[in-house]
Amino acid sequence: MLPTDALATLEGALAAAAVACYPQAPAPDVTFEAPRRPEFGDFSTNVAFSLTKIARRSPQDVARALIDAALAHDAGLRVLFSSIEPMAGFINVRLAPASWHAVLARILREGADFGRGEKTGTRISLEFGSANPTGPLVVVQGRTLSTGDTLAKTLRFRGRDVFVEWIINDAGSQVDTLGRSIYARYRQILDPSYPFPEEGYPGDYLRPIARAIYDRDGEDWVDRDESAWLRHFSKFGRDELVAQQQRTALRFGVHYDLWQSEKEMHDQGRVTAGLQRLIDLGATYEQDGAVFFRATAFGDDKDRAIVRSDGRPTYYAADIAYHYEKLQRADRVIDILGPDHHGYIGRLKGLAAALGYEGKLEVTIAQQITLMRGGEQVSMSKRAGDIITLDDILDEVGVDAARFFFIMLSLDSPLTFDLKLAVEQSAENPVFYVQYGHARIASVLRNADPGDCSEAARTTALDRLDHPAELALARRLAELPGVAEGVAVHLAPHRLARYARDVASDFHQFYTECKVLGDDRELRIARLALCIATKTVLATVLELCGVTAPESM
RNA sequence: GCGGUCGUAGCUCAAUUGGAUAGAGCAACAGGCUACGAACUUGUAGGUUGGGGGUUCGAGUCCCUCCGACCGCACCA
Repeated sequence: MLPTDALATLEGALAAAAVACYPQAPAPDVTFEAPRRPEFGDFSTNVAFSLTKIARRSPQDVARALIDAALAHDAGLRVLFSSIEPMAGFINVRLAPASWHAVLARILREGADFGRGEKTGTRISLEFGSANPTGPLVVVQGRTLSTGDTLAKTLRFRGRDVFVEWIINDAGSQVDTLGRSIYARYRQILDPSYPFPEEGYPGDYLRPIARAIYDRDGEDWVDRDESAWLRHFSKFGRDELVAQQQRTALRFGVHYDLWQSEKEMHDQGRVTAGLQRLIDLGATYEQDGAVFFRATAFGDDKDRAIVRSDGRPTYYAADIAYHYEKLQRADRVIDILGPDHHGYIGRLKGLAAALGYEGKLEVTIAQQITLMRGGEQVSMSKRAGDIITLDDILDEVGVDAARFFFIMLSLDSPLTFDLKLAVEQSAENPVFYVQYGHARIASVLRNADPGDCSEAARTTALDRLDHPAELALARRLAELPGVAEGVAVHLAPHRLARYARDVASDFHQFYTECKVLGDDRELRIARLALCIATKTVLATVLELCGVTAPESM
C-alpha cells in the first residue's frame, strides 16, 4: 500500500477515535506532515493539541488515548506502520518498509509521469519578465525568467492550464527616446561628435542597430527632420530589441504563449474598452479635465490618473485593460514583477477589487539583485550605460548554472551575486552536485548488466531494501508530488532547488554506504531499481528547473 | 513624510505558512577510496532569529512599537 493510502487509513482511524473518546469536541481534522527531524518519524500529526482544552488533559495523554483507541478498532494498522508513538503531544509514525517499496514500484511504472497531477481545470495567467523594448535583458530579468518559467512548468505538471505572457511596453514616450538615441548613433557613424540626447539610452548596444539602418538606407536620413525619421527609427529599434529579448529568453529556455504589444492594444481599441468598464462601474471621476481611478476606495494609498487632461491615456490605463482581459479569461492571475514595482501591488490589487475579481490577482515582487564583481558593487542601471546583460551572465556561467542559481532563493529574499565568484566557483554551484548525482547513476547503470537493468526497471521485488540509507532515499523520492504541489500553491520554486539537492544528497549517501553492483543478485536488482527511480525523479526535477540532466559530465 | 518588501550561523540562504532541540551549502577544523565516478562522504565547531512588549498549550512566523537596509511614491513608462 502506498504511503498516502496508509496515512489516509490512519487519519480516518484517528479521527474516529477522537469522536469516540471526546464526543463533546468538534470532530478534528487529522492531517499528517513530514516532521523536520527524521528521528520524529516519517510523519507526524498535531491533532492532540486541538483537543487538550476540551479533554482537559495533556496533549501527550490525548495522543496516547487516540492511538490506543485507533489500534483497538483497526488492528491492521500494526501491519501498515512499524511504529505509532506519542511524543511530546505529537503522534509520530513510521511506515512499514513495504509502503516505501510500493512508491518505488510506482515510480518505475510511471517514469517521467511520477508526480504529475490530475487536470484541475484551473486556468492560470502568468506574466513575468515584461520590459521596455529599449535595451537587452539584464540580470534581474534572469531571476524573473527563471522563476516564472519554473513556476509555469510546475503548475502545468500539477495539472493547471497555464498561459504565459509578456507585455511589451511599446506605447509610451520611451520608444521615441529610443528612436532619438538610435538616430544619434546613426549620425555618429559619420560624425563621432554628433551630440547624444541627454535623456537617451546610453551604452553601446544601440550602435549595431544604427549600423544596420545605415547599411540598408545609407545617408538617406541625415538631412531629414525628426518628424520624418523618428517613427522609422523608433519602430526599427523597437522591433530589433524585442527580437533580441525574445532570443535571449529562448536561449534561457523560457517560452511564452504570448508577447503582447501594448501599442497593439491601443490600436485595437482594447485599452478604451477596459477603461470604459471601470467608468461603467463608477470607479472613476474627473478632475481638471483628467480621469482618475478611485483606487483609494479599493485599498491603494493614492488615486491614479488613467486619462490625462489632453485626452491621452496613461500607462496605467493599458495596465487596467490588460489585467481586465486576463482576469476575465483566467481563474488565477499571477504577476511576477521586478523590484522597482513595489508601488504596483496596491494599485493592481485595487484594480482587481474594483473590477469584481478581488483575490484572483496575485502580485509577487522579485527582490533586488545586487551585482558585485570581486567585492565591488557593479552598477546595473540602464541609464549609466554600463549594463551587465543576461547574455553576459549566460556566457560566463552557462544556462544550467544560471537557471538553478536564480531559483535557489525565495523571491522575497534580496540576492547578492558576485560575478567573479560565480566564475571561480561555478563548480560549487549546487546544480553540479545534483547533475553529478544524475550522471553518477547513469554511470552505474552503464556498468551494470543490461539484463539486470531491464529486469530492475520492471521489478516489484524490493523487499531487500531495508538499509536506513535505502529507505531514506525512497522516502525522499516519495516527496516529489507534494513538493511540486507546494511549489504550485505557494509560488515558491526555490523548494524545487532545495529538494533536488536533498535527493542528490540522499543518493550520494546511499551510494557511499550500499554497493549497488554486488554479488547478491536479488539485492543487486533491487538496488538498481532504486537507482533507476532516483534517476527518474532527478530528471523530472531538473526538467522543471529548466536544467539539463546529463548522462555524464 | 506615506507606502511596499525585508532583517535568521563569519558568508549565501532554508524553515512544510502557528509546531518539537531553528536547518542546509560555502568558508574553518578533524577523518574516509587497491569497491560500481572522491565533482563524493563522516564528524566537530558556529545562534538571545535586529531590540522590546503582546496574543496562546506553542511565535523566526501573527499584532503593537522602536532600530536598520532596500525599493516605490508623475496627468513617465
